[in-house]
Amino acid sequence: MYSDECEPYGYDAFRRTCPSHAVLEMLSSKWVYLTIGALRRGRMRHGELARKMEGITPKMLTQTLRTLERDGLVLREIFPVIPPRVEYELTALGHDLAGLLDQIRSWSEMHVPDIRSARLAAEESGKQAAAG
Amino acid sequence: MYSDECEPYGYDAFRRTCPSHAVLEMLSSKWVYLTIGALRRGRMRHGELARKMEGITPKMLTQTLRTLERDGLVLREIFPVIPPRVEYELTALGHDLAGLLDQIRSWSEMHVPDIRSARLAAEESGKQAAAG
DNA sequence: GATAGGCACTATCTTTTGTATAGTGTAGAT
DNA sequence: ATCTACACTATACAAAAGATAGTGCCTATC
Repeated sequence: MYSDECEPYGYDAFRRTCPSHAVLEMLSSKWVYLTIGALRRGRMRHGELARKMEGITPKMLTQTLRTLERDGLVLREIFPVIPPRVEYELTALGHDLAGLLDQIRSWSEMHVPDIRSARLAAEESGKQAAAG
Repeated sequence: MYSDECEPYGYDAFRRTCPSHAVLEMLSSKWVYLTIGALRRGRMRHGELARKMEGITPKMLTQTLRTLERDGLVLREIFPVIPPRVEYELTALGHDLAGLLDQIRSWSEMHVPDIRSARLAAEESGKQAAAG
C-alpha cells in the first residue's frame, strides 16, 4: 500500500515526494505548536485561543484550526446558537502528538539563555570580523 | 535576569515578546528538522546535506545552517583548501535538541496513514457539503 | 584545449505565505 | 443609540520560501 510514493525503503521525510515530508511541513509552524499546546488542557473556543496566543490574527487562527481539523488532529464542534459558538478539542491523534510538541515548546523555554548567549557571541565575532 | 522580557511568570512561548517565542519560531521549519536530523549521525559537508535533503536549494541550506550556527546548535568548520571544504556538526546543545526533533520526524513518518485517511474523509464530507 | 562537473556558495526574480487592517451579521449590555 | 462579543471573512501589503542562474577555483573527460 502506498508503495509507489515512498518505497522501497518505507516513509522517509527527507524525500520530498514522501507523504511524511508533507506531514512534517504541516507540523512545522509555530502556530501549530501553540494551538495544540493550548488545546492540550481541554476544549477551547476561537476567542479563548486568540487571547491565549498573543499576536495571532483571526485569519491565521482559523486557517491553522482548519488544517488541524482536516488532518484529524483537532475536532470542531459547532453549536447552532446566536451568537455562534464553536468549540475545538484535540482528537486522540492530536493528544498523541501534543506530548511531543510540548517537549519542544518546553525546550524553547528552557534553553533561552543558551541560545541568547550563542547569539551574543556570534554578534561579537561578527563585529570583530567586520572591524578587523 | 531577563525579568523585563517575560516576567513575572517565567518564559512563556505563548507571549510574543518572550524570547522563547522567537526560539520556537526559529525551530518551526521543516529544513531545521531535516538538517539537524541529518547531522545527528555525524559531521557532513554542504553538498552531502544538499543531496540528502531532497528539494532544498543551496540558498535555503546555507541560510538554515547559518541560523543554526548563530544560535549555537551547529558548528561550522572551514578548511582553507582549494576547492573549499566546509564541515558541519551538531554542538552539545544541538544534540540535545536533535533527539526531540527526531521524535517529531518519526511521528510524521509513522502517522502518514492516519493523516491520509483523515484528509480523505475531510475531502469526502467537503464534496458532500458542496453537492448538498 | 574546450567542455563538463564538483565545491560552497551568492544574486536575482517569482511565487507563496504570513501579517495588518477593516468589515460581516446577530444579540445583549450600557 | 452605541458598544461589545462572537466567529469569522476579505482585501492589501510585507516577509519568506522557492526557482534559476552565476561566481571563482580546480579536476577529469572528450
